[in-house]
Amino acid sequence: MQLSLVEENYLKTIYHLAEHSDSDISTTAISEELDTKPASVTDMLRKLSDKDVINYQKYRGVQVSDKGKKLALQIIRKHRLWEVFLVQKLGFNWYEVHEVAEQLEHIKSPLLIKRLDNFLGKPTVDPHGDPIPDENGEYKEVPLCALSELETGNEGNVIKVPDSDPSLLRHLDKIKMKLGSKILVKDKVEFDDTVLIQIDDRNEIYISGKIASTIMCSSI
Amino acid sequence: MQLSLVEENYLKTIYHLAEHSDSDISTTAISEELDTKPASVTDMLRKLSDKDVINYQKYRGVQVSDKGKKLALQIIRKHRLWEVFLVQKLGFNWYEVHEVAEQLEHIKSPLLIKRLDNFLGKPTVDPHGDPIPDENGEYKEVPLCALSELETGNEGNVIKVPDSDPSLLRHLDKIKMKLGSKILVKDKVEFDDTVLIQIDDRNEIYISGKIASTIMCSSI
DNA sequence: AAATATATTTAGAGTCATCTAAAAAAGTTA
DNA sequence: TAACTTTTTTAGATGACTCTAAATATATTT
Repeated sequence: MQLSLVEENYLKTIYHLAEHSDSDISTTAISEELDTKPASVTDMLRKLSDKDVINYQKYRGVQVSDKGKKLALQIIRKHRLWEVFLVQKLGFNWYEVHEVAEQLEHIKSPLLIKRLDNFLGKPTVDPHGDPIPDENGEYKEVPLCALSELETGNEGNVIKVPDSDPSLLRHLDKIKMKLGSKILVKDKVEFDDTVLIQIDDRNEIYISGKIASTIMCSSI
Repeated sequence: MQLSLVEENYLKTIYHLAEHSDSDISTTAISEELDTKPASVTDMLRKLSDKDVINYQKYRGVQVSDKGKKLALQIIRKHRLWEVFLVQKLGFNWYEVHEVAEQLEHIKSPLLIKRLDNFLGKPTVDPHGDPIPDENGEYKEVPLCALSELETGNEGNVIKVPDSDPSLLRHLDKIKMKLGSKILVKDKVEFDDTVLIQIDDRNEIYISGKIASTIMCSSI
């Protein structure tokens, strides 16, 4: 069984939405994520359900099936391996890779991925800190907490940042925040959740609550 | 102006057919090459003509326009750069790369190609000896002659072999014929054009006229 | 040049993925 | 629970690319 490029994108989107939610995924949520109309999503859900990659009941939302999870993880694996390639071998910045990897992830050649993986030294995380599933779709889950959750006076290391927003990633470059950076929370502003932090023992800097909530740290 | 994946494949096919012919390209020739029906080709020719990448007049066949040539050469450039990547960096054999490169050539990112080109050391030929056009679509033409054209007693070096037939390329591997190999023509069989050759001063070996006509040599 | 054969185009239809508008179901509020 | 709002689905249409069958143009043969 083969999925079309469009089907792959739907599946991946549903998988990612399901990752960050424990309830069923709604038609509207998918349509917003993919910038399509809910009616189009309904059509596609029937198709994906026929192919057994999702469990779908009218009006009840969807879950990704076991079969769908395997497929989704292979697409994600490809996406993240290509991102590593772009950054480590071609010198891309971490804010330049997402869009290109969105195209490269659909290339169909198991041999290519196997050899790319070897060429890259079997990396386990992509340039944004996201784990790379192995050939069986497995990867290690690391317990993380958002920077915004750290208490004043506490420290953490940056483990993962959002991958798809170039403007945020450029900002992180500007303030020299990288994967692995040590973050010390110096103060929190209750009014709007602004956080005052120190990155790698350098100058103090304010970041918005919105940014702070997207930076994932090791919880020590 | 952007071409769809399907349009790109039509354009590339027409370009390649035109390379090996000085007359206009027929609807049937295109349909055979792309394994579609002539009626489908006619539809597409109207579309490509509207986009000014070909010159088309009903019943008269097509030529690739200047605009079309530029686009085609960029696709070919991408195809051949990816082939170099697959062979030189990922360890693919020359008979394994064509199909994957057919997919990779459609990835849209000028930055990617620029950086890939640099990463590979700005190669000028692909693993089958085909020239790689530069960013402006230019490349050096080398005068070549088919092995089948060499006279008995003459020598040549292998410069270019067909790229898309794995079974032929596997056979060349078997008889240890590589790009650059020195070929000495020892005998020719008039009956069916079989050629007896010596490759790099090793044992003599017979190759069919069909194979001999696809191996392109430097004419010394 | 007429007859025949071949190549090409047109007409009409099917599939895939999308849309809009309307209908139906589910959820919320009074 | 009845009325209203929101979400989801259905119905019908569109655009891109393909097909078959029929019509038309070109090429070849006699």
